[in-house]
Amino acid sequence: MQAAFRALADPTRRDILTALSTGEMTVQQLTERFPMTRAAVKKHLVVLEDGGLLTTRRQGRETFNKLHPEGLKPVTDWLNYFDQFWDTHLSALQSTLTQKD
Amino acid sequence: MQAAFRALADPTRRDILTALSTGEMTVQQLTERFPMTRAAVKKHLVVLEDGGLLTTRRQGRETFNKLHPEGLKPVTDWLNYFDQFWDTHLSALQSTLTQKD
DNA sequence: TTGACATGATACCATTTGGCACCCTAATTA
DNA sequence: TAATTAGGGTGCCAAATGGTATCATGTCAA
Repeated sequence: MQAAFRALADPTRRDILTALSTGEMTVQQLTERFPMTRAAVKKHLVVLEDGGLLTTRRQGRETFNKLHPEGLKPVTDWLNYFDQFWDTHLSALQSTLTQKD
Repeated sequence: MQAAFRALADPTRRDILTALSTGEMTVQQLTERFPMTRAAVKKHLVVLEDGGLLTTRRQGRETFNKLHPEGLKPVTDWLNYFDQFWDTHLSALQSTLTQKD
């Protein structure tokens, strides 16, 4: 879980995940979309893979990087624990609004 | 949003949020629960506050730190975008399981 | 008023992080 | 076969990060 949270902490890595949501891409294709070198993009990809957020598939000399949304589950699970406090607050807000009617 | 993601990237800070889910606590009370100095805890609290994940209230010489779950919304919103890919996968899995019946 | 307590702020240190330059290997293709 | 193309890997660097130690300030209690 720590690896996933860490991977999501960088804005470039979140953008990479968004880009991959449209389909798998090679390192080269991703590099064309970001203002940095291929080596830098590659490093981000390694971090994302460590976090279980993407999988790679080698085909010839190309490596396709594919979104692995299941890797987000530990993150959402952790966050969902706090929904109860958010929901309570929402309920209180709704009560307030209702009382105004 | 970046500040919130960054705040969540550190395990100690996530533990602090969990601790605060039981109620607001002073810096001193939090320090007693973590193996580090008060200054270190304080730094984490500043990062969490920057991320909008907690609010502070000064009362006399004590500062109460309170969970601010609404600050998690930008994070969950961003993650929810990926639910469609996760859900698609789940649907496919469910179809597979159903076919087995 | 004085001493103890809770906190804030800062300086300093070791490690991690994001990025680039560079070199090497493998695969494609003229 | 030779040249080009896609990647992987490493070393280096500046900046950010997590921690500690230390000093200063405000508050409570005797």
